[in-house]
This record gives sequence, C-alpha cells and structure tokens, in this order.
Amino acid sequence: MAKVLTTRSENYSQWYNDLVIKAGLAENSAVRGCMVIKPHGYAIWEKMQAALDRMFKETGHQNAYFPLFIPKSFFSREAAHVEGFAKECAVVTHYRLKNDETGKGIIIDPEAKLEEELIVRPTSETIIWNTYKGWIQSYRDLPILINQWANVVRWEMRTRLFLRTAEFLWQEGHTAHATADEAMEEARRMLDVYADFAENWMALPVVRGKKSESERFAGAVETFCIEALMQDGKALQCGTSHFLGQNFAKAFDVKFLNREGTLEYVWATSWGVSTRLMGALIMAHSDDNGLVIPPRLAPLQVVIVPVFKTEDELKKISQTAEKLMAELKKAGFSVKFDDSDNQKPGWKFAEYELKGVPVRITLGPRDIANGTAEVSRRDTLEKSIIPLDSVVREIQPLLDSIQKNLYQRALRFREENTHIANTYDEFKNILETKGGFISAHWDGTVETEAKIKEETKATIRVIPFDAKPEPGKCIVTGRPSAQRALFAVAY
RNA sequence: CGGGGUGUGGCGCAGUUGGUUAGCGCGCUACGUUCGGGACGUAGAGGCCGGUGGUUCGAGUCCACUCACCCCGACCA
Repeated sequence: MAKVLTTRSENYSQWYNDLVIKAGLAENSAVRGCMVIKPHGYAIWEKMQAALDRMFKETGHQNAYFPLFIPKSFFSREAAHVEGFAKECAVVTHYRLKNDETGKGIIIDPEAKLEEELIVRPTSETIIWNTYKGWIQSYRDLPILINQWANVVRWEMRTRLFLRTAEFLWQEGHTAHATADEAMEEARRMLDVYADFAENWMALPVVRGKKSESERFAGAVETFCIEALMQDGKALQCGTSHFLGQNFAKAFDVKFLNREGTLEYVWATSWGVSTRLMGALIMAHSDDNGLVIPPRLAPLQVVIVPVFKTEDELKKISQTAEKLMAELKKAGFSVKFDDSDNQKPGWKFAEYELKGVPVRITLGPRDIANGTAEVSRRDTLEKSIIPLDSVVREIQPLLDSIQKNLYQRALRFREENTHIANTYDEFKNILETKGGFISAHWDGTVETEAKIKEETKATIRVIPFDAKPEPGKCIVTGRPSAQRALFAVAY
C-alpha cells in the first residue's frame, strides 16, 4: 500500500499532524494558532456534542448563552482567577475601523477607543457570576444548572491542531447551589458524566481523580479531572470539573437567603470539555493506515465499495448495494455506497481506512454470483465473507465488537504502560525508557512537584479516586505520603 | 517570546556564482486500456515563485522589513 502518513514509530507528532490533515479533519488557518475544522472533523465533533448534550440534559441541565466579550474589570474581582488568566487573552480596545487617509486600506479609528477594554472570554465564570447575581435571591432560586456551548480564546504560544489552539470550541457548565455538599456532589457527578462519555462513546479509558494544588483551576477549591494515556506514552487531560466553593460568589457578591433566613454566599461548580477531545480520540485509536473512529462516534459507520469492470457489472452490483444500503439505513446505520468510477477499489479501500470508517462492505461480481459480501473491520483490518442476507443483522454486533475492542485495546495499553516507582531513580528511569503513567508516592507539597517537573518534565496528572490508602515515602524527599499520585509527561 | 528550519501550479519538491520562454513527481481534464488493496498510456490545463519595500540594465535567486508554518526551548486553567 502506498504510504500516505508518516508512521507512528518514525515520528509520532508528525504522524498526528499528517493524520489530522490527510483525513480531512482540520487544517491551519490564515490566523495564527486558529484552525479550520473541516466537515469530516466537525461531523465527529457534532456526534460528540450530541451525546454529551443529551447526558447534560439527562442530569438536569439546560443550555444558555453568554457574551463572547467580558469587561476587563471583571477579571480583577477574583484574585486567584486573575493570576491564572490575566496573561494570555485577546483584548478588544477599539470598536471602529476607517479608511486610511493615504488610501492604502483600513486602519483602526483612533477616535474609537473603548472606555473599558473587553476581553475575549478565555472561560466564562466571571460574566456568568456577574449575571447570576441578578438571578439569585433565595434558596428557592437554587440550584441553577446551566451549560453553554461556545468558543473561547486563549492566546497560546505554541499550538497544535485540536490539542491546543488559540480559539477552541467547548462546553462549559456553570452551576450555583445552596450548599457546599450539593455543589461538591454536582462537580463529582459531572466528572462521572465525562468519564462515562470517554469510556462508552470514545472507547477511551480514563483515570478519575483530583488535581494537585499546582494543576488546579485558577479560582477553584478543588479540580477533578479525567486523564487518558496516548499511544506515545504521554498523558492528555480530557475533561475537568471544578468545585469552586464560594470564591466566585464572593467575588461577584452573589448571596441568597437560606431556609433559616440568613444571607449566605452561593456555592459553585464549573466543568468543561473541548475540541481537545478530538485530539484524544485521534491519538488513542488510530494507526499507520489512518484514523480509527469508534462506531458510536463515526459520522459514517458503513461504506459499501463495489468492484466492477463493466457498466453492466456496476448496474447489477448497484441493485444489490442500493437495496442493502436501504435496509442498513432503515436499521439506523449511517451508510454510503461509493459507486464513483473515477477511483479504483484499492484506492477506495485505502481512502476509507484513512478516514476511519469502522466497517467496509465490498461487493464484486463474485459476491453477486455467490450471494455473499466481504465485510472488513477497520480496527483489526480483518475481512470475512458472509452470506448477503445476513449482513444487516451482522452489522450491529460487529460495530459493538469494534467499539468494545477499541476500548479493551486502549485499556490494555494503559495498563501495560502504567508503572510503579518506589525511588526517584526508578521514576526517572521509567520516564526515559518507557514513558506512560507512573504511580509514585509524593509528599503533597507544591515544591516537590515543581522540582520533579523541573528535573523530568513529568507532572502529577491526577490523584486517583480509586487509589488504595497506602502509606509510603515521597520518592524525592522521603517524607510520609498517604497514597500514590499518577505522574506523566503531558500534552 | 528566544534558537534553528521552511514558504515556488491543488499537494510534495528541484531551481547552480542574479541572465530573459520557471521545471519534475503526484493530483486534475479528455480519450483508450484497466478494475478483489492506492493501475497504465497518449494528449492537455494549471505559476505574476508567502507579502511589502529596496539594490540592479535584469531578482524565484541579493538586502531589509513583515506574515505564516515546522522542530527545540520558555509558556500552557
């Protein structure tokens, strides 16, 4: 087969880049750091959105929309939040353009300077809490369970398609509660929603847990996250859910009268996943032939490719294929019959593998004569010849099997690449030779984590919820530690 | 933002110490032969060489500035 992609072993990050572009998912745009999400990529994102949106609504949330622009002053209200966001934001300073007097084009009208600059939202906590102030008076107004699908801008210095772009699409949930317990419960619930989505839709095993202090969201009391391991042994944060305590309520003076008749600050959460999930999806499953998309997120689940020499053959095959396609569509699958005659079958095989279509059905003269179809699965590239009349009932089990296999494969990979280190030397050695997640004891201090990051580039990705209490000693300082944290080099 | 590299038909690239009609492969169009793993032949179409400004009789080639992308750092909720 002609090689279209750089292989993973040659250069993993080049492979990723090639894949995103060649599979038609996205490309770089004329604007630095911003991407164009192409139809195939956007179709996958839409499938993700649809599944997540349903899950949010099932857990009681409603969608709403808040402005793209945030008055600069809002960012100085919450001290920790400013610290985290003050730097890399796009700022609107003027509101009008005018023709250059020399006739050379357009310039910013200096007369049109804004009284107060506007920040293009890097996240919406501030504008939303400013709004919530007007919505909340009593405990009867709570909880507020709102989600927003939006774009945000963070002026990143080095960007990579989907993984880190200056503008990206995401959803951000912002909830308000009467008690700390309820808010905490919400933050944990949404983390579970994310984990459920990652595992059951993306076929991506994730570790649930909390972040260390230094990785915590600016303004949060506690940040929970799901972390996944990519094929190159680096970790990718796939979703975060924050318990914000009363920090934003205090910053925006949002109080409510509780049952006892006393005024209290509102408790908050926020949670989000972004188009970065596309990056996770691509890196988790794909191979040197191209994209591998889990069937539940594949915009196109089945493609039918005819093999023919003559017009007459194509006609016969088309009759069978059209009928099969109609039956498959009726059964709820997304199907395409590619009867174009400008490419040969071999070209089409390679093309649909590159695009990640989970199942391909090949129909040729032999199949028409024998009443069979050749069915091949993208995950293992296995082919089998089955009776034509059994195809429709075989597809669902096959798609289920692919979905399950992708998850199992990724889980096995993660297990094989999660190592235990009991000394700092072991830790460094694993990082140099194998990569992956490293489970190690840590004394719980910011200083130790910073030292490890400085010396090895690895950070604490997550302190897993399911870690057993296990007294030990910090691999760096030897001080006591109550449980292990999961370290890795991250994207 | 620092160091290094690259911008030439849609894509991948060549283009000598500056010299006039800017090449090659893939793709594209037409026709023919092919068609069960990225076919082949023949004939075509498609470029003001990333942008701006300079040096020069003459610039893809030299200079300055600028924009974008890639790699390595710094940064990354």
